Amino acid sequence: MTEYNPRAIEEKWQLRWAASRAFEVVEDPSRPKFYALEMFAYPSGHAHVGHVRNYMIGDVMARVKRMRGYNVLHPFGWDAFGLPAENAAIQSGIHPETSTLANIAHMKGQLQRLGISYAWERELATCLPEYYKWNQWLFLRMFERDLAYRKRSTVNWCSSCQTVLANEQVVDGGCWRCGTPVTTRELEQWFLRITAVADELLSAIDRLEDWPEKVLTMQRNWIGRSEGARVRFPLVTGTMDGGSVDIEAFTTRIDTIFGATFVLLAPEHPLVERLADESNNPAGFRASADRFRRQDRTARLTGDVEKEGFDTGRRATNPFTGEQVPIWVANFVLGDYGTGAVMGVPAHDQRDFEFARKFGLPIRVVIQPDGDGAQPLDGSTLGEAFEQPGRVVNSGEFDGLWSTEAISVMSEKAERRGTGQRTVQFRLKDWGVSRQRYWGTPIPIVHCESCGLVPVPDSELPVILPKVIEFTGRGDSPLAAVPDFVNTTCPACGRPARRETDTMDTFVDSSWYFYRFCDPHNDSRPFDPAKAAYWCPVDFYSGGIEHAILHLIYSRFFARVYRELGLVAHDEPFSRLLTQGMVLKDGRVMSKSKGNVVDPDDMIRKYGADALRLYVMFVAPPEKEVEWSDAGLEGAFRFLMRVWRFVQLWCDVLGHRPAGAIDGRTLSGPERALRRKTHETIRRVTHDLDPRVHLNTAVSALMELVNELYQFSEQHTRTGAPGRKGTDVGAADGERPESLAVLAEAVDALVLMLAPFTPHVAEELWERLGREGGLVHAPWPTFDPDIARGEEVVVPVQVNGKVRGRVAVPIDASDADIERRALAEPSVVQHVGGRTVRKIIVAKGRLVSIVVQ
RNA sequence: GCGAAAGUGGCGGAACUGGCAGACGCGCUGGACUUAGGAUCCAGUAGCCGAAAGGCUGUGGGGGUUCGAAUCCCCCCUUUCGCACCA
Repeated sequence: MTEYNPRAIEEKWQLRWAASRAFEVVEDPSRPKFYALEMFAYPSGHAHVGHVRNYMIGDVMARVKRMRGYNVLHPFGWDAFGLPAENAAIQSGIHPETSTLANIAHMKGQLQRLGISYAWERELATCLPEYYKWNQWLFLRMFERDLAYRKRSTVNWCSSCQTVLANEQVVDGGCWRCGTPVTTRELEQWFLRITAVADELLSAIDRLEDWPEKVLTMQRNWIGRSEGARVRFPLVTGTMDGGSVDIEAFTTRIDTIFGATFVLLAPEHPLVERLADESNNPAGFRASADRFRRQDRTARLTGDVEKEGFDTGRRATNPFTGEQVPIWVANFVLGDYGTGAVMGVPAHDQRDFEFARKFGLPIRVVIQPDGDGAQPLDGSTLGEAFEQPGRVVNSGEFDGLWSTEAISVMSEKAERRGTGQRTVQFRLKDWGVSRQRYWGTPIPIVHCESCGLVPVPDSELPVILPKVIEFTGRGDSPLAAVPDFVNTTCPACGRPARRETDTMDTFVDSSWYFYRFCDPHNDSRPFDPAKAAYWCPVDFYSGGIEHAILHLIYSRFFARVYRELGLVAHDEPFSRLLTQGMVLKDGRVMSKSKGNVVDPDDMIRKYGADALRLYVMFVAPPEKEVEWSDAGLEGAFRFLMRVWRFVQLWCDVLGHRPAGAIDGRTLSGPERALRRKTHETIRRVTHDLDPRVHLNTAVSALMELVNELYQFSEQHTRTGAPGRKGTDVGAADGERPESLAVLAEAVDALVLMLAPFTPHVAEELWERLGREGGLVHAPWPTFDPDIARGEEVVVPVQVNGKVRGRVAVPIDASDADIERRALAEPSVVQHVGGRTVRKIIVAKGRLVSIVVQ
């Protein structure tokens, strides 16, 4: 008997797969397609088992789909631009390109040693000009359509990364990458107009049926649609100025406007500067506003920030009451949401209520609760704001309306009189993509003194990222220090001009790479639309939950941009999404800095890639996080040993033969039972893999089948179970031709079904079974539902809710028949004990429930 | 604070639409084989009572619906995640 030697087997099959280009594919309209994709990797250097879990999950799905006859695209690539490589360069002086390419080479080796079935000839890396050229191309198309634009704005700034962050990249007020508290800066920045499709991104969420609900909720909240109205409160002109100015306030509760007893401005509101100038203490005014602005983000992190504000001394007119109300600046009003100004309705908004309480501003009830026993509210005794809808009062002609009616009636009135209009407000903001860093895609724009912003012509793409550069780590764009790069001529007028020196956020790279995989070597277009039409959308996309908003919302946006460009026809790029759980070690997320990483290569050396794959698939459902366990991995290895030994026994001693036709009528009881187990296992594994993706239970079904095989050989063959030595066990009746035929069927099915999980050992066993052609495209085993179900079922019988006996009945027994047998069962009779049977429920094939007095 | 998901043996987890709770694995216990075994094979392993047969209890807690609830409903507790003054 040959020993199970994972290392030799795995190297052998990895070489064979590579030599035969086993996972390469071309479009084939005659077959159904399946696009399996795992989120591509940032080449950090070494992948730990937390990273590779995702690739294993995707690989199981890709492999099973191949065996089921699908034309499977399963590519991989590298999200190769980004800050860590550049920061490392500042420290070490090693060029990011050098370190990135070395990291890619190492990680690619890791994935190959795991036997992941990637179509490596489609491999891409975003840091290569052949890829980022198309980032630039797309940016220019967006620029032409006004989907990419430049504006001066307050941006999120990470002082450690020395760059701008998109809103999506601010996590708990800190940088998503390093956690440094985010501050703000005023900068000229490039933005992508994701808000243009905000409504569509939101409404299409309802059709993403195969996405985790959690991700959809996060996206809905992120987009944050709210319907309301903008209402103008004219500034009451003071003595210092003549012109008329309106303060526009956004509200979702225009029905409460008669209760608006003040107006609040965000410290960032543009009018604040002017009001400061016109105030009698401009310096003090500015100091307070500045203090509020600085509070934002960082101060809020620690919890509730005390509401603060100051009176500007000016007044605005409530357009509905005609009343002049004070204008305050308040720290809790957000400058970047809505209009940066709100009407203060203390009776019906808790924040305004607290503010009014603190500063002694009037509280006026204009909505009364309406219902059984509702007590009328009184502004002077109110303990908290009444925020529910109710009956409108103290509001002139609108009195008596219900809140919801009042909202539409009052909005209409405001529109008629020109003092406001209905709007939809989104929390989602345009995506700031400028980064003041080196290691990214250069933005293909030229700044010309006479022509302004001039796009680089398509024919001059790509704008190559210069190689020679000094890494200083200072806050300006490193490219600005490269004269050969910066100095150019204007494509429009030919005069000297300067190149844009910002690079693109790397999330631009990752927002469309899944299309590039369809046609990765195209040098005239980002990809051939026909090829993308064949492969896309991605059928099965898996990756970490941390991308629930960032990557997954940007990609949905880019899909719509490509659709507008006529390159794709679908709306949604990913049909099904699986967010895999993390792998913890000692209760914490694996990370190099914490020193608790498990390197797949170490495990492969010890137990082999197959055992590692099997363990990771088996330990928990893919979505759940798991705690790493060496003992669990050993268990998986032991299981493969058991499989190996059994197949060896089968080949060497029992005399293997290919599975053939089996005549069910000639089988003995145990033969029947084993055959049933085989078919039942095929049914379970098939269903668990696709569509359920319950990889852990699929593995456990295979383990059960192996246990059954051991039982069978122990009890019905001369040799006993594998590993059993020297005892006189079993009868030789298991070596009847019928037994061997049933065993052959079981062994074939087992090896075939192991192939997606443990491809190397499965291939090896298949070859030893004398099979040719390999397992990559071997047909997935099929089951006969009748055989899987068996001929008999054991039905538990309950008496008053407790199981008191079991009866074995034929699978097709009638309810009456089952009932009769149940009542005749001695243990049941004993528990019924002569009492009156009030009711009998027969749940066919599952249970009999007898209710007695 | 708001929102979502989840609480099952010593541990990871099973239980598809309400129908035998604890599959499968880890760990542990015993046995076989052995010079030996931390290898292998076999068996046992939710708790309590019992020599056993068997009985009782049991899926975070409390109520409810039902012949029947881990699963559905209500209240509470805990944990995790997300959002965090969005007017």
